[in-house]
Amino acid sequence: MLTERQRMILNAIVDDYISSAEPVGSRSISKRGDVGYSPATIRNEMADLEELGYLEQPHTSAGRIPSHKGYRYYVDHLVPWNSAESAEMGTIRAFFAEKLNATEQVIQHAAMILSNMTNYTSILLGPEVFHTSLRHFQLLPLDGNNAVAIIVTSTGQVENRTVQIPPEISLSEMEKVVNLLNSKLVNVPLYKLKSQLYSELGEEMQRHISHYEELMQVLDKALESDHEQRIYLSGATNMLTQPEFKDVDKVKTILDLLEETPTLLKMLAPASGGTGIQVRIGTENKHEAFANCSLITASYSLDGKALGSIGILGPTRMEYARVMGILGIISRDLTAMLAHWYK
Amino acid sequence: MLTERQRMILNAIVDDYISSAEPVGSRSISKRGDVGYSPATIRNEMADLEELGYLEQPHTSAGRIPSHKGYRYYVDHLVPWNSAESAEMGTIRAFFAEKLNATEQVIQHAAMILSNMTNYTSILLGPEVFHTSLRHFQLLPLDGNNAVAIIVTSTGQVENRTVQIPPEISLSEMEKVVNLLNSKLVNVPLYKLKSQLYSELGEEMQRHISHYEELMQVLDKALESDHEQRIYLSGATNMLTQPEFKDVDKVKTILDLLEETPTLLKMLAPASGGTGIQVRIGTENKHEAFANCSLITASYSLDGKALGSIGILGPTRMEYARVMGILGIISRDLTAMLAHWYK
DNA sequence: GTTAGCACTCTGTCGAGATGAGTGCTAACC
DNA sequence: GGTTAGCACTCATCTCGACAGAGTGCTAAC
Repeated sequence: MLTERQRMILNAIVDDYISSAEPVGSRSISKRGDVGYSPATIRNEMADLEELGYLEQPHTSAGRIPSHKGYRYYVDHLVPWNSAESAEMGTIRAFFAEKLNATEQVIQHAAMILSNMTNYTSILLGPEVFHTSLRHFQLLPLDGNNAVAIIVTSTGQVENRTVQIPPEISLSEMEKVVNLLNSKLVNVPLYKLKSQLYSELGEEMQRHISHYEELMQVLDKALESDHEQRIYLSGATNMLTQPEFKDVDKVKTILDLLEETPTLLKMLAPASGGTGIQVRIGTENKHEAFANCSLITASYSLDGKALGSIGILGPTRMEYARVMGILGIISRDLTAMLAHWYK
Repeated sequence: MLTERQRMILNAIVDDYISSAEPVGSRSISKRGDVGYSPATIRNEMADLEELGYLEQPHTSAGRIPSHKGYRYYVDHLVPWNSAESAEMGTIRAFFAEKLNATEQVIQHAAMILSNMTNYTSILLGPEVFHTSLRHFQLLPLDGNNAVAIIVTSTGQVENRTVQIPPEISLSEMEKVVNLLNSKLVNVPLYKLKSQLYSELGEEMQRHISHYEELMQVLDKALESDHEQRIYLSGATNMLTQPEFKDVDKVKTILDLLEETPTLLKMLAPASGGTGIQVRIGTENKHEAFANCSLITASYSLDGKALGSIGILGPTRMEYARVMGILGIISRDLTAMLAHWYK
């Protein structure tokens, strides 16, 4: 659709604008050297590109800035791939060489590294406990009324919550049930846990145990999925360094949204379905507050199942090439690491 | 030292400035009505107060603003106490009426409530695991190499970490040790755990167990105090709404500091020593970035031992009365709740 | 098809003047 | 002697016009 020259010029404009944040004029493109035409020629092409919707003019007599469509084209066709490979590899490799002794720590640390390297905001979705399976279940009495329920998953994550135990349930009975549960439900995926609890154990328990109803309620509560996904946010304040966000009020609405877990989940969730690196530009994001932001996401997985995702949030004027490169490497390495860990 | 009239005027100025964020002039004080003097008289007193160091003038012909010393005097002698009791009690009571089933959730929720009610930033230090004691210890093999170590404290908190198990240690041996540990070290405070491990179990284990050295290393790692205190931050973006922080760069340095756990720990730590509500104004805070901020802290406790602390960070021009009231209530209620829970 | 030239447009900046809030001082008042 | 009215003075902020600069669109020449 676009001529080779138009692509070159569009590419030059996006590149320039990404690094300068100022509308770029025909003269500065001409001077760059990689497009060997005079300002006048470039002006003509720019007018065409604007008509086609790839560029915008803040006002007459200002330079052009890329439109969302322009960014989209850039990301889809012009981004110079693999550029990050050489430059940032060192930092990333160093990170993965460090021994960290919990998945959670790795993820958290990765979030920090990412935001530091990119100077944007990184959003990491912790491993989805949902798809891992039960390794061990335990109910530990604290005092007369309360007990801690502990669930260990196949990936070594530990979930816990306190539950109230009705006084009519005896300790020995509880122990019996917990043993039963461990013998029958180990290796069952967490999301199937509750249904299997009823189908596999229901009958047997009803026969052997006196306070079936009450006990079931306790277990129900203990296995309840408060297994919400954990979100790790890092470098939120990097938003403040971007010239387009010098208006405090706009930043405030964005940062406020970033404090809301559900919003973040919604933003990252659909990405975990697709494969590879996804870019959502400006209004392609659900929230209108993110109209001037782009979100680049990737996901990491275990045994082919997507476990969680990684996102980088920045202004639409974002260093797509670099970020996409880094994100690709990190998601790949994270996947590899998990695989190696729980092989 | 100050005359009654000077106190009245200082009080009026601080009050006014707190709500307006603009230097306050003699006329507006006179018009308030609670100080029954003409602007001229008030001007004279203001000049005196400035000489004494309680007030400052941004420039000639601007109104006065309180100096740090002025705020200090206000907080120490003029703050109208108990004002919050009636107004905000409802919200707080409603919060504590809600059933939440984990200490962690309560703290996290409390942070949110606090920042919402005050429109400042709230910083909560989670319960100090350090002073609670061991309830149960467990080592759960994941695969050939790794195991999850789980520590349950007397307050029902669950800590976990993955450790590597050298292949030469057998499962049955490990079980033996864990049982020994549970029988001998239950109810020992966590901070004494390691030393007691050696003094109480050292000999016995050396006799019965073959790979003493290796096993000790595993336990050492498992019991290591990664029990860092958890920090819950809420409403950090509220900083952005304050007119004194409309300069993006200053806010950035503050928000960046708030992302650093060690900084927050340092800021809140000394407060847990003292009793009651503490106010640190401007440069009384350690970091120079917080020169324009005040931090109000309180702590909550269990069995008389301070477990953690609560802080509210805002501009020096802060609603001291309200915040101190609210903080007082919350810390009291939090303490009461913990006591009731683990009575 | 490409480029030089030129008129035109729009923004950002700078300085001058106007505005207004607030002070400090003096003198009058109770 | 404490209190207040009056007045000159100061300083920040707002407004407005002029001006420079960057960039465009168009036309005509190459």
